[in-house]
Amino acid sequence: MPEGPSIILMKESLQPFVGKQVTEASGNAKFDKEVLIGQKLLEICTFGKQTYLIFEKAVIRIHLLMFGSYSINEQTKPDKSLRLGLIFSSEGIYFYTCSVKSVDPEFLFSIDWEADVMSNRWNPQKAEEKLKSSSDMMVCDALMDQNIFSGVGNIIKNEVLFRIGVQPESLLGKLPSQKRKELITEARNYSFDFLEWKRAFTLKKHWLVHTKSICPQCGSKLIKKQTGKGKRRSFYCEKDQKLY
DNA sequence: ATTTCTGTTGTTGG
DNA sequence: GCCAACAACAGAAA
Repeated sequence: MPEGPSIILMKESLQPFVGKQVTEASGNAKFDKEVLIGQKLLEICTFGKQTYLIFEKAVIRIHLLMFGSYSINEQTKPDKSLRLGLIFSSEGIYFYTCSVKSVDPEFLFSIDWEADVMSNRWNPQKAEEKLKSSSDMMVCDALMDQNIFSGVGNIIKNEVLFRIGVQPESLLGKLPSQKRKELITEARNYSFDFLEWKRAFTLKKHWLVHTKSICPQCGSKLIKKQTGKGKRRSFYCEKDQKLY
């Protein structure tokens, strides 16, 4: 489920619950769920891969991590291992295998919303400053850095780097400023393409390098390698992606 | 055909 | 600051 664009889709499907009151709360999440009962869901905010359910007197943070999932109005059986279930009169939402925490509402004010590539508050200039200040960082790590490109995950990373023709292990400091700009622009552009493809259930079809073995541009074999500090797998073409 | 193994759209805590 | 741990399930290997 979990890169930023997928979280936007989750938010969209949860939107009908905004304005409704919790009547029942269940699940093995380790916080006091009872306090939610009777509270109205005021708003849903997303920041990168995180989702904040804003209630009248509480804020719940949800992170799907790698394998998290959710469902809505589940007719079916006893929970497989429900982390959090919220019933609003007759309808409900259910979260599984994810991180769920109750956070201090004040915490929302400490978030750098301009770092979220999916947000209309996204600030490319700010991203540029952050990139400039860490010149010995590899581009693959930079894209995965949630303080710079909140919402970007491994798939987006690989596809963006192919789009702009940059080898994942390139150092930020060696990147020409034009390329640095493309990196920023495409991180956001690709994320929105991802969103629309995912919405249309055609995301995988559009992958050019991620999990692929042949370069769609020159036909040569793609390199698959764990790169950067994050040691996350990268797929790239040695001919079409330049190492700076 | 069926079972087992491998790897991962991510973060945290030690 | 780095690595191990954790999670569930699809696709690959056996």
